Parts: sequence; C-alpha cells; structure tokens
Amino acid sequence: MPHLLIKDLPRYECLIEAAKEFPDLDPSSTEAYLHVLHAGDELAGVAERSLARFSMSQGRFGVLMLLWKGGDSPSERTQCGCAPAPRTPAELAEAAGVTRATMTGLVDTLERDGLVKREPDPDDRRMMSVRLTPKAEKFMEQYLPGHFKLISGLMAPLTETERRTLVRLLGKIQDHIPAGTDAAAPFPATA
Amino acid sequence: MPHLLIKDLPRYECLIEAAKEFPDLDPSSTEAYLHVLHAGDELAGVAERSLARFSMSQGRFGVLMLLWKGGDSPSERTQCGCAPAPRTPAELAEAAGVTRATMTGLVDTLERDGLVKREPDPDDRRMMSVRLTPKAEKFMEQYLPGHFKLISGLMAPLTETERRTLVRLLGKIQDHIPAGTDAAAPFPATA
DNA sequence: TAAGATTGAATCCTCAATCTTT
DNA sequence: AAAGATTGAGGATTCAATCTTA
Repeated sequence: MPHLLIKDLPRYECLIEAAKEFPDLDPSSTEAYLHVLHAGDELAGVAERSLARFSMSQGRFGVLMLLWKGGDSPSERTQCGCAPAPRTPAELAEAAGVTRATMTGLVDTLERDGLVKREPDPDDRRMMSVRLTPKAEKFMEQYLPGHFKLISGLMAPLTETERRTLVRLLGKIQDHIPAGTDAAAPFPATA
Repeated sequence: MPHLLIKDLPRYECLIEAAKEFPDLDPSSTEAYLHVLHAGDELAGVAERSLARFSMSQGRFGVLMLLWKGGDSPSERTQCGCAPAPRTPAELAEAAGVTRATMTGLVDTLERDGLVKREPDPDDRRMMSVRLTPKAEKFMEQYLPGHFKLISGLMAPLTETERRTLVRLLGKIQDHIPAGTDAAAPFPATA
C-alpha cells in the first residue's frame, strides 16, 4: 500500500555520493521527492490504522465522504458553491480518480456491509444511484469528529504560517505535474 | 493505489464551511493534510506510469533499489556509512516496511521475470539469499538516469531554498507521527 | 454505435496458518 | 520453542471484455 518501498530514507550524504555515479541525480530534488512520498505514506498509514479498527479502508471511507451530505435533490447536491456531489458509480469513479471497475468493487463491499444502497435510476435504466444508509450516516457522525481531531494532532507540529507555506510549496509542485500519462520516458520504451 | 480517493481537493472556503458543523475540523490542518497526501499520490502516479511502460511497479522497483549495488561480501554491503544492504527476504521486508508474505510475492514475480535469483544460504538452510541478475543490472543502468531526470523535473518548480524548507516542514510532521498502531481512537472501538 | 455497469483475470498487499530448520 | 520462508484466503486495484439500455 505505501508508495515508497523504503522505510528509512537515505541520508543526504548518500544522495551526494550516489550523484557522483549518476550525474542526473539531483540530491535536493531527490530528497524533496522522497520526503513528500514518505510523509504521504506515513500520514495515510495513521489514518488507515484508525479506520481499520472499524473494518474501514481509505478507499471505502473516501466513497462515504463523497456521498456524505450530498442531499437528495439536485439543488441540495451543491455544497458551498462546489460541484454537485456524485451519485452514480460513474460520477463517483470520476470524482475519486479511479476506474469504474474499482468503484463497482468498493460499492459492492459497502453494500454488503449495509453502508450504501444501490437504487436503479427511474429515468435511465442503465444507471444506478448510490446512497448512504442510516447506518453509514451514524458511522460518519460518530467517526468524523475523532478523524478531524486526529488530523489536527498530526499537523500540530506546524504553526499556521508553516502550514500555509507547506500548502504553497506543494501547490507549486502539483501545478506543474504533467497530466495523464504523458510523462517523458526515461529511455525509449522500444529499447 | 492512491491514498486519497478525491481527485479535486475541497476549496478552503468549503473547509471553513464544514468546520461550522464539525468544531473538531481545523481548516488549515485539514488543508495541509490533504495536500501532503494528494501531492504524494500525484508524484507517485507519475513515477508509476513511467515504470509501467517497462511492466515495472513501484513495489518491485523498490526491491530492485534495495538490492542495487549492495555488493556480495558483507564488507561491500555498506554504502557510504549506511546500514548494510538487505539480502534475505526477511531483511528486504524489514527494510521495505512490508510483511514477509508481501516480499515473497514481490520476489516471486521478479524471479519469474528473470530480474532476481533466489539462492539457498549455505550456512542456515532456513534462509534464502536474493540477488539481482545481469538483466536487472542492465535495466537499472538504463532506467535510473531517466528516473532521476524525471524527479529533477518534478521538483524544478521549487528553488533549492524552497526544497530545503519543504523537507524541513515535512520532517517536523514525520518526527511527531505516532509509531505503529497506537494512534488515538476517534471513538471507542467498543462503542 | 455509444454509455453505464459489471465481470473475469491479473497484480499487490495483508493476516493467519504451515513447513522446515535451528 | 523460535525463526525464516511460504501458502491460502481475501481486499483493493487495473485492464479488457461483456451485458443492457439509449
């Protein structure tokens, strides 16, 4: 599940050493890259272990969050000026950034556990509508306050200003990440 | 594969709005938390798509990196003063932070693809020794320069100073992450 | 044809046995 | 016993079909 299969990051001196053999290796870039991935893994790990006690996974929890407080009518489905909350498996997959097949699987286990319910769309019989059950509403009401407290605790080592700086720096990276699969090839795939 | 099942992060105003309903939600903490996870997902996604063109996964690549340039004799296995490179499945699992069962699976597919070779330990017949094959050495020599270039490009939007700041801020978070599973429970698991 | 949802085969990962050797 | 490695069952994920409806 972690992005990085390394528990202990290499020391900066090791990166400098490795750069002698690989001129393309930029130590400060590599260090920053490894730290972002590692921090993400660690934070996700904490959240994951917290969720695991309720037999909940990050993926299934994410679907619950997407469905949470979405309202029923289209007018209710817009939260504070944002896009309407997703309802169908296709919308959920799009919003979550996973394939429809993955969403089918997630909704399967959520439905099996009584947390969501599939209902056929009355207008278009190809579509399904996914809704939270009262059991899921109750779970979210009980779980979320502690979840937010956990996040606050994780970020407590940073001051408000440092958090803003962190978000700004990460934003600069994300704004320049090539979308989709068009990342430059390390070497020709036909080699 | 992503840690976060949300493609578009909520806007800050939405977090402030949500905080009215959940007093435990601290907007700046939540924003920073979501950004770290999201940035990690995006960066890992780029690396993953780059590796995928060679039928390589982050997990298997991580094993290759762990094994890379480890040398044969114990004296060679220490790289620039760091811990000796792992050799057995148990050591690899420990260094990678995954279970031994996971490492067995990764080594299985790497061996099937001719990238590593298992050899029984002559001293202790319970143990195996895992080594890179010449095919894997060649792959790494061809792949790594482009890999490091890719990372440099991803971090290019940041100045050297900004990278140091980013690493410092992430380090402050990581230093205070509770180890293992002892994260505070959001609410009693027995509820 | 095309779109929504699902299924089947495959990889990656975990936990809880199991098997072998110490 | 205890340690190293593996196996088996199951969840999460993807891709490439497949099925139904528009």
